[in-house]
Amino acid sequence: MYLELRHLRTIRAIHQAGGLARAADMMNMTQSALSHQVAGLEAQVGMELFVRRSKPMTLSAAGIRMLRAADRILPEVSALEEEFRALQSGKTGRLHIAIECHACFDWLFPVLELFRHAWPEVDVDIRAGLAFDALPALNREEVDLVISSNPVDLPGITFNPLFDYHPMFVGAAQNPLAAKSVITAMDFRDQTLITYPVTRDKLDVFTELLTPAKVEPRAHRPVELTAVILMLVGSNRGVAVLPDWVLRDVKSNADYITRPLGPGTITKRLNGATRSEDSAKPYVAHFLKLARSEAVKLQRG
Amino acid sequence: MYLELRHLRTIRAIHQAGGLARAADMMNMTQSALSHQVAGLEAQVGMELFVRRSKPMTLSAAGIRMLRAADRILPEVSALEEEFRALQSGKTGRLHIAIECHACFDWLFPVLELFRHAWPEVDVDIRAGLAFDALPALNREEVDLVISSNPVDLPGITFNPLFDYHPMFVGAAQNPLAAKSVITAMDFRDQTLITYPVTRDKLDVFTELLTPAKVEPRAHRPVELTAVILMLVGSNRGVAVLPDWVLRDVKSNADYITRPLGPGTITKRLNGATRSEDSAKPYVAHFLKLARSEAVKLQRG
DNA sequence: CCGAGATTGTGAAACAAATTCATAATATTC
DNA sequence: GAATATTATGAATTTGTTTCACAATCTCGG
Repeated sequence: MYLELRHLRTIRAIHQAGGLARAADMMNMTQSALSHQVAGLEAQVGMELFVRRSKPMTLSAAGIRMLRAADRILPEVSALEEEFRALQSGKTGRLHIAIECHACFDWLFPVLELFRHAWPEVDVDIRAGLAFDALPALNREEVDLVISSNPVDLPGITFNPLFDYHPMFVGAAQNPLAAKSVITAMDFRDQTLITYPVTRDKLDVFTELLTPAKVEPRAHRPVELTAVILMLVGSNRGVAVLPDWVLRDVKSNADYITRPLGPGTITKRLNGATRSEDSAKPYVAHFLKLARSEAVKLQRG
Repeated sequence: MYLELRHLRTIRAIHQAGGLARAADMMNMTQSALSHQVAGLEAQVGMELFVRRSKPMTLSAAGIRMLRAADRILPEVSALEEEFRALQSGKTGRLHIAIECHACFDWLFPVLELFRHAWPEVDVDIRAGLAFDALPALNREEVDLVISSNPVDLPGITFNPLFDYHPMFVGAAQNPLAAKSVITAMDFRDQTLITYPVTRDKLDVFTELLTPAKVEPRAHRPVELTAVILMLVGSNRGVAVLPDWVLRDVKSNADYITRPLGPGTITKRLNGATRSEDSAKPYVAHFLKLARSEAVKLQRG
């Protein structure tokens, strides 16, 4: 037995229209086509679905059972079709975001709050700590947006600039480095450096400062949470380098000192990487716009 | 957009098989056919359902949505197909019963209790007091069995004999007719006759006795319920003629007398009328068998 | 990085299925 | 019992699906 939706639609139409001829009109087919179709269906299921002893023909007991099923199934199919129409018109979709930078939570959460009110139909999710590289996951469509500060040239991937930030040094007020107005690579030799537990190529301190200068900190301690990092720094158990927007609260706290990294000013640009065909989608564009404006607000404090 | 179950089955198969080629094997088609089909489906919905940047191809975000729908819808279709396989093998079906005779409730209920345990999949129902004639409703498949004591020769309708019964006179013990051993038509001239509220051609007293003898009772009072009829008879507000099985409890009650109708013994046969093609169905046959044995038990008391 | 192997895509041809046309058969109505 | 309405049927046609053969593309191990 090989049922198709066509059959269920036919059953329903004949019942609604109250006859084959009227149903045929309704479905923009000839009465003959429907007659053939019903005959074929009845052969499939091996019994009569309609009573022909009266005209117009009506459903038999078995036919009524099939109608009940059709009334359950066809609305689900309609819902699916509706869902896809919405997908096509861009009102709905998926925005699964991968973040390589732990500190991005700080601005990402408020942005997502705004976003999900504006686009309630879009399925949002954040995936932190992707073990593997996030960019290939874009291509595999496992995620739809990657927050990254290292744009690389990949076919089919577009890096949409979000905003610039400065990695800033943060230490305890009693730390000797408080005397300096700019912190350079050499200054880390006598310090315990606290970072997120990721590889060095994802940490601004290393990529921008220590690795080029071939300097190793005295010790390196990985810590998961931003709040814990700041706590440890406050009690002078180590120093850290964090994006400026993370340090907005700390700047006005007497326990901490924040200093630019040097010698030259270090500026990094955060990007929202998407598959190129996605960046035009209205909800993606809107998310990027929100991210830009919200992050700037945060940086201003 | 015109979805068919074929499409949903394809989506699911490719997902399960983890690739087009394997799915094609699974569905006994060539890989090419599936490729064409997927291409057609993607054109229908206007977007890509699969990611081809990796091989084997995997579902895209949109494809996953369709898979979810398929996982909801296809099991329902399978259930429908299973239901029809059961219908075909005769394990399930419908048995809507129309009764012309009110008193038949008495034996029909116990029979239906037995029946619905033996055939839990069969949809049973009783339809009493059908305004119109029940036999034409058989042909229209509005009902599947008609309990009738007046077999008529109709094409396509089979009258399956159930059991014989005797319409019996019942009156109050203090009624003068208690002196007689057999009740004849003339005896009703001085009596109030209590019957079910149906036309005379459905009442045994009239068809078998009064109408042939052209006798009218002194009064005629229609009453709906058997218990009420017996109550009225018991207090000598009238007399009644009821099938013997109804009177089994009354026979041993000192308030009542029951007498055969005469002069000759009147015997009637109850039939279960079905559409001819239905009488071979296993559950119909079983119902008829149950009806025969149960009714006989009741008559024995 | 390269080539073998695996996987998917494409176009023409073959095939299968659904639909139409024309008309017959059958029921319903007045 | 004609007139009307409804459904059935068979052949022809159209439409859609599948296959075949091969091209294109990706993956993986050395």
